[in-house]
Amino acid sequence: MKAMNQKIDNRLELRNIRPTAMRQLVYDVLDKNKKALSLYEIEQQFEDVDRSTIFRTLKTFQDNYLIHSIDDGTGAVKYALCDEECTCQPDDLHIHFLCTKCGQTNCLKNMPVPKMDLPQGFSFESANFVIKGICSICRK
Amino acid sequence: MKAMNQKIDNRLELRNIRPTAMRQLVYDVLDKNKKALSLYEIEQQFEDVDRSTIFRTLKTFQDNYLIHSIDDGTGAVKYALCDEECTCQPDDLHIHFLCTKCGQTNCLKNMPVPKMDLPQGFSFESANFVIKGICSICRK
DNA sequence: GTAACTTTGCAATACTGTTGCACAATCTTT
DNA sequence: AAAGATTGTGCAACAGTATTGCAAAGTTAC
Ligand SMILES: [Mn+2]
Ligand SMILES: [Mn+2]
Ligand SMILES: [Zn+2]
Ligand SMILES: [Zn+2]
Repeated sequence: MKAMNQKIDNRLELRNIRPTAMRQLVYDVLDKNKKALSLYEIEQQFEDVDRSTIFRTLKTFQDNYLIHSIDDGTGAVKYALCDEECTCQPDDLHIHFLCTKCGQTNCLKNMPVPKMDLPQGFSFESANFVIKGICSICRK
Repeated sequence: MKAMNQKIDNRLELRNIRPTAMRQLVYDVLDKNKKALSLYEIEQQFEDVDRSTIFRTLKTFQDNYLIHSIDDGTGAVKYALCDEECTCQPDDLHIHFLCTKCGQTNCLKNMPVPKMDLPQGFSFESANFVIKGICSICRK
């Protein structure tokens, strides 16, 4: 237990985020679930934590590149941990997969968002590439 | 005027949509603006039309492949006319571009969504690929 | 220990999307 | 043309998600 908290604290401090109890808990939830979670889903995993606190925790995490957000079209933005070296730059972008059966959204971290040649005069800043279909678990 | 209404009526009837006054108007707005529009933006272009009527009009249009929807991450879904031959199948999917300066979302109809090899066990149904950056107008 | 700063909880609000229901319009049948 | 069936529209209410103001609690710096 101590070791795990130590590990979480390190991850937070590497991103210049003060490791409060709340933040440790939210980080832990995102770490244990191996998929992207919405604010509501995170809230469900606690007994008595205020939504706005989680909301601001996620905002802090995102501002410091500890997590990234995914808009998968379900209406709720989802969040997932970034890799250790991630700075949420174009090269860090990857495709996400939304299963239309179970509703889970997963990072496809080994599938980078392909670089496209934009029409003349357009410049690239960022991208959101979500593929919808049936995931390997639901497929079985 | 008559000619235009005739053209609109044809487009609607080709999709098995009865051409009511409301539907002609909404189609016309989508046709004249050369970009994707949100429900709210469409509502703004009328004096006294109910939002739920526009909402249901858009739903009818989308159910019949007259328009497609884009979730560009701004919080509001946007809608744009489909091409005449479109059936909103994987081959009809194209990339969309959201300008972070002017907020406009455009169809890049000559940029199909690239087909990606998914991990074992995943199947493809649909995709949403939105690129964010500066558009050619704002770039000038 | 006190002051300054940060984090949290609560409540209220904004924004977008969606539905129930009654009335109006249109179509179908006689 | 009238009656009945179907479809479309307007209004109001509601649902779901995101966001903010403010005061209290906690933490850090001096
Ligand atoms: Mn991801
Ligand atoms: Mn489009
Ligand atoms: Zn699944
Ligand atoms: Zn622009």
